Amino acid sequence: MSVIKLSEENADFFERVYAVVKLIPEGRATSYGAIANYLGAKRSARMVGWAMNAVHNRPDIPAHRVVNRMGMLSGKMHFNPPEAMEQKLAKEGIKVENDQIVDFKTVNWDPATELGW
DNA sequence: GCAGTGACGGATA
DNA sequence: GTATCCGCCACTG
Repeated sequence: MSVIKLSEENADFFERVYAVVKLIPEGRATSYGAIANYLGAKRSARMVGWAMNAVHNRPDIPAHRVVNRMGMLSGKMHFNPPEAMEQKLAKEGIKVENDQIVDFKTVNWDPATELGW
């Protein structure tokens, strides 16, 4: 609120990202690029990451299931506490080692594919 | 108003 | 095959 100033367009973008993230099944993970691609903004994967920065205002968003293309927990440092990310992932059956998802291609969940573009 | 930065990804050398 | 650079869009200093 006081920290984030969003125009209506950006707010809509945020909601879309949140909607997709909430659809991620347990034991699965997706990448920023996949979400961006699903939203039709594949060139702006950063915007997805930016949106995730505002997830702190949305407690129902499993942001821990969103990682970068390599399956690396690049955003764990933004969690509270940071180790909560791999903790939740591990609890859902996703193996995390050295801040990276083991066998990411297996748990990868592409909305454009799984939801059926 | 300009420059630097960022939860990324793809392209090029 | 590996390493580095650039582009994306918005925010902050």
